[in-house]
Amino acid sequence: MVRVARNKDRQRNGVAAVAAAAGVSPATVSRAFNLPELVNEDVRKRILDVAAGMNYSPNPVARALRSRKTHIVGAAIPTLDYAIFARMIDSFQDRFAESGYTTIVLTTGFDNRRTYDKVRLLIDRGAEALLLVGAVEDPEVQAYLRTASIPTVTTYSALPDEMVPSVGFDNYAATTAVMDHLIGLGHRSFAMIAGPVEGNDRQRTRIAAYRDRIAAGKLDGSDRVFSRPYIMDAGCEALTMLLAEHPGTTAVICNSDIFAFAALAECRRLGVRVPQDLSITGFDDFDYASRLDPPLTTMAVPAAEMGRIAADMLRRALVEGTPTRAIELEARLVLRGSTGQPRKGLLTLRDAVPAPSRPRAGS
Amino acid sequence: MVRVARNKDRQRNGVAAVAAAAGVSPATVSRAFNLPELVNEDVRKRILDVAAGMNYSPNPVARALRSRKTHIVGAAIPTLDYAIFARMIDSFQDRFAESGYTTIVLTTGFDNRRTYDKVRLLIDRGAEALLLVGAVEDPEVQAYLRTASIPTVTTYSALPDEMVPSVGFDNYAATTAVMDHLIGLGHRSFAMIAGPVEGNDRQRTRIAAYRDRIAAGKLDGSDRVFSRPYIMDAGCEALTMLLAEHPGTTAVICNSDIFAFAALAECRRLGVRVPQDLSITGFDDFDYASRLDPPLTTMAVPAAEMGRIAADMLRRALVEGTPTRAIELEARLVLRGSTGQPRKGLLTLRDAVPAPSRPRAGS
DNA sequence: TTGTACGCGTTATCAG
DNA sequence: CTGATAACGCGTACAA
Repeated sequence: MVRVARNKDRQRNGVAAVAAAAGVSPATVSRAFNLPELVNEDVRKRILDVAAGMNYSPNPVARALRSRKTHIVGAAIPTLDYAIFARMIDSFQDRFAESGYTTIVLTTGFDNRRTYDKVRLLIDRGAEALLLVGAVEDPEVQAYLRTASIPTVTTYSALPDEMVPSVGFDNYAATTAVMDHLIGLGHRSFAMIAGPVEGNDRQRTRIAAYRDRIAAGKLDGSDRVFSRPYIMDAGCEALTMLLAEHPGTTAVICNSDIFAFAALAECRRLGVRVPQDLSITGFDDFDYASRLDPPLTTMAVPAAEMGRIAADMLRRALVEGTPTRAIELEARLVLRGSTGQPRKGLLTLRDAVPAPSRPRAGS
Repeated sequence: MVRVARNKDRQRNGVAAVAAAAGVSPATVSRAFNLPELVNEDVRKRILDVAAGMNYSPNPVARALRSRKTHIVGAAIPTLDYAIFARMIDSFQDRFAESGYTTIVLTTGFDNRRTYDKVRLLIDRGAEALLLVGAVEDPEVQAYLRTASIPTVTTYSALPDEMVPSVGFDNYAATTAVMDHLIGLGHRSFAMIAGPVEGNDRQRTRIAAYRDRIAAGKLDGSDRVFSRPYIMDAGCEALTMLLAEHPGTTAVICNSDIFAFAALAECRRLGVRVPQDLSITGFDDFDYASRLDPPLTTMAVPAAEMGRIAADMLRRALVEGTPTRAIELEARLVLRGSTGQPRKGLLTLRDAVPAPSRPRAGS
């Protein structure tokens, strides 16, 4: 009885079943899939035919256990709910899929000081390589990456001096370029609407660039940095507060197109003309930036490119053992209609409009 | 030599290493993690301490091979690059993570007639359950789901009669509600900007609802359905073409807020006033819908809710064996400022503005 | 309550 | 070029 059951099981099993059906050993079946050039052409063809007929494909779990290769890569990003990361991940994943790797994406929120759990989860799940966003600020993650030598890249920020290689752009230079553009137009009094800063080197770097440029030019606005979550309402609130507290401001630098969108909407509501009364810049260059009213001056971020290059770097590290070296990409300032010369006099609120209507009804 | 190497290996191994360090057998270590109540409290505590000290955690690959449970679920969605799916996946993933499941997300594009490869990839990767978007239209996927009994839900569309249970809303009713709202305002001449229709039941259903309502009310516009990719520029082009070909149109139904956004932008450029000259509706209720000018009348889609409920349904099917039953959610029409009574006379283009400026420079 | 022994399905290794 | 055999790391009957 036992023998019979055993035999049945053997039949049901993957390689064994195919081997039996094709009249070869399990090892040969395995080779037919993994090292085809080592198998006689006829035999290989027969095996593959039999396998296809049985709808067989090798069990990746067993394969992973034995070969210690999961063909899984991990990505830990702040959120999917924000187009710029989604776009990067899309291209990362597509690129890696070409080499037979599957990507597991985890979201960590924007605070990089607490990402160890998620990174650890990716590792435990068998991730052979990691994509992270921004500087590694969690000491546990730093320690882990130091000891375990798992290929890793950080994205979004160019961080040439960090231990972990980066694929990103220079956030400091980007913000400085925005400032220079505005200063060139004659602006002297600034404010910034920034994203979350805790554990977020991108925002900190941009804020530093902002303050440095203000100090260097003896300009106004060093204290006018409003940190907000990436939500339209928060951007609107920030703009209103900003104009109320600092009516002398002539240019608002938004660290996301979302904030710029919100700022434009709020300006319309308040009767502030853009760019005549106030200049506004964005960051990211979303699809809609050129269709805002006025079209948005913003920094175009190479999101898809970062994903693709990150994938290429990790793939080379994985399959060729090529060491990974930091690559700096360029963010490009796209000049459109939301920036212009500063107004001469005081900020006058024209035809202020009531706050946006609440939903009137359901249906 | 061999023995030494062996012993070393034993030390390196997971359970064995911990077992040795804690002075117990591997089985007890395993139990300490999986069946803690079967292990003496002191022993268990010692084991867990030792394990923590060694930074040990059970290898999920071996665990999966042995227990035939991967704790992986798969999601195949059209694209990540579109907020509504990202939001759904975010909540799906969060919810499933609470039960220790990891989600693998794959993007398939909008054509459901060719999704077998991706579904198969998820299965091969060990997915124990599947989330899909919209009706299953790939015959291979249908066949697969019929034979392999893997818990699956479709989302976004309420499909009570399909084999695979769904968590979604009634797209037909949603579009009908939009139409009824506009008809109630007095509109008689319509157009629709739709997304891709090939292998996309959501769009086909909405178009059917649109045409049925037009036929039922003896209204105009049955032929005015413009199918476009979800890109701002495409939406702008559609609106311009639509007004050129059918200047009698008084209401444009957009099947995405992206199209509505584009339509509003294009109307501004063409000097068409909304809603005085033209009423426009959206679909999805993105964050920015209430901040558009005018605020957008749109269908609010329960994206996060769909993800959460889909996760709950699959989780129950997985851990409790509870059969999965379709759930219909509600999409809500949010009335804002982009819809109003139809204009009386012909459409007059006021102060037409030049097309949006190309980027003027880099920096 | 704990230990022993086996097998999950595959692939690496070595022998032929 | 092919086959036999032994792991990969874990979970679980079964015995103690």
